[in-house]
Amino acid sequence: MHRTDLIAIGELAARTGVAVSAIRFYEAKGLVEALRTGGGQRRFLRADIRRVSFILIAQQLGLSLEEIAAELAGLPAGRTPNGADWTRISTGLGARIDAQIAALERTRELLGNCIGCGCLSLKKCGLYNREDKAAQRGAGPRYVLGDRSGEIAEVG
Amino acid sequence: MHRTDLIAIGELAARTGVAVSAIRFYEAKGLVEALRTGGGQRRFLRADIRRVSFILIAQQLGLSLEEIAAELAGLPAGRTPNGADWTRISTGLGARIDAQIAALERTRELLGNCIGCGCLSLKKCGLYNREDKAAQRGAGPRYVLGDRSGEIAEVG
DNA sequence: CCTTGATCTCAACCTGACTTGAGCTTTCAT
DNA sequence: ATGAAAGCTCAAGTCAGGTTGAGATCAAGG
Repeated sequence: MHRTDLIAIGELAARTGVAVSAIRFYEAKGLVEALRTGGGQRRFLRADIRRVSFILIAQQLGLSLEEIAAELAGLPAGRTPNGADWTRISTGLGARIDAQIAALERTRELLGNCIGCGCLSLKKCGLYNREDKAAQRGAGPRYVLGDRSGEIAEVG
Repeated sequence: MHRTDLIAIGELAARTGVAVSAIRFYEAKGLVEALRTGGGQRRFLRADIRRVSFILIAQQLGLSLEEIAAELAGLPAGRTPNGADWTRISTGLGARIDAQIAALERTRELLGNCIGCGCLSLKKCGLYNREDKAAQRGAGPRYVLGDRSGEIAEVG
């Protein structure tokens, strides 16, 4: 075991590559927790490096911070998560990755069929089937691509 | 040929599933262009349904509106794009899809290796290799996941 | 002609994910 | 013991991608 198991915010930032301000922001959102020194400075566990790294990966997969918080809630409270804990948590990400790949493959095929052929009738081709939950959504209002009630892009 | 080749913004919205306000926003950003009636109302070409649909697809693939505008700039000015034009444009998307799939597959594998095994040493595993251009980025400052200069998440 | 629904412009507001700045305090190596 | 580096809080700003509202105008059927 390392002599110093508690690290300052700057070190956590350096180890994970995220900005100090971002870590404070994550703490405010409940994604990480910090102990405090007598003087009020944050001290993190080494295990939090892993936690922050998980946040980064999950973000890359398109999860919002809120969703990530929900995933992280699956980790044990009170004790440092072990390998098995992390495996369990990341299994969910694995499923998400598979779904995203599937959606992308479908999109690739349909791109050929729809745009390639010149019809681009998304409705017919199903590019926008709403089953398509896994499709990554960019920034901005989620409901734009998620809350449609049916009629999408049928070229007259 | 249809009797009315010009459509109102409301019809374009209905056909593509995007809000009227979003279409105006896209126009302001230069993604679509509109003719105007004597009274100042927008009139779009039927071909713009395809254009807006392309925007939607590209967005799903993680392109920003600015990037989409750049892609669309590859379409011929002055004449209605034909099938070949669209095919050319969407080939770029195809490449992007392939890259994203590859990145996702790599992430999936590494998730097993890194988090699964309990090390989560991103640096060693290369989850954050910067070659990884194709990886989708969520909202927020792009440089967070893109402008690193090297040292990322090495668990002490 | 007249009314009703669609459109228009412009400015303001919204969410997510952070960053920046001001002003002040804590740490820690020398 | 001290001074630079790092940290603290809180409010405000930023950026993308839109939405909302007010107040006014246009287009089309009856």
